[in-house]
Amino acid sequence: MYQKHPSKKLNELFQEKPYQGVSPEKAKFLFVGLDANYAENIESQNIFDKVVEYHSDGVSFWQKYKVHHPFLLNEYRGDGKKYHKNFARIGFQEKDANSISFIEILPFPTVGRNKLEKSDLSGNHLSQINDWIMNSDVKFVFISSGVANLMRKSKQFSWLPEKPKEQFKNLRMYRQGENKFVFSHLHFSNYGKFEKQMLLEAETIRELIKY
DNA sequence: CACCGGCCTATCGGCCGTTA
DNA sequence: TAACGGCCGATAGGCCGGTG
Repeated sequence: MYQKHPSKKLNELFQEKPYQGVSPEKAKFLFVGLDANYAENIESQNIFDKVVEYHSDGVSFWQKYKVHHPFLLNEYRGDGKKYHKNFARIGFQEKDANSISFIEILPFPTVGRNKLEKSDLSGNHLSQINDWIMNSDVKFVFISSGVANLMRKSKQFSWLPEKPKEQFKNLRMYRQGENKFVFSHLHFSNYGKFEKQMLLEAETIRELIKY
């Protein structure tokens, strides 16, 4: 169950580009999330222009505003801030912008707390996701446990094992191909008890940049 | 009747928004 | 501004229905 975001404009942006950052076909790092959560009143916030700008060209946005996502701008208030704050701790820089892509299990924006279930997922979008992960030049894929659970329930990712197979430094790894690594990692909106592990994982992700 | 797998629920540590 | 409670993701254990 989920609640779709009421903003028509925001929905259009997602329909046009069902991803954030660089397009998945061009990416080296692919982060798979549950849903794109926005403050309900995003259209009336001052930074909405910048959100639109970000969705039309995430790479230029990063160069121009020196942050990878509009939620990191001081003016933004609402959900999703912690996620991107933690993501930023990996230490990606502007020069990396054209290698990083975010995709979501749900192909449209949402508000509030969502509890996604199998019936919320669209088969077409899932097979699109499968292509982006497996039939692409993407080198490093990151999947949190909640996302992986849903992916398994959908039965559309037969290559995804029940549990990570091995450890790669601080990251657990689901799958290692010739030129593709699929990692399990902690969701970026974690904190507290899991924060230490999340930082260790971030460290390992940072070390992957040079490959 | 024993076992297995899918699903649900409780629990935990801890952040953060609300309230006064 | 201090205290409280609602809520989060991760995890583990338990319930239930199907199967041999």
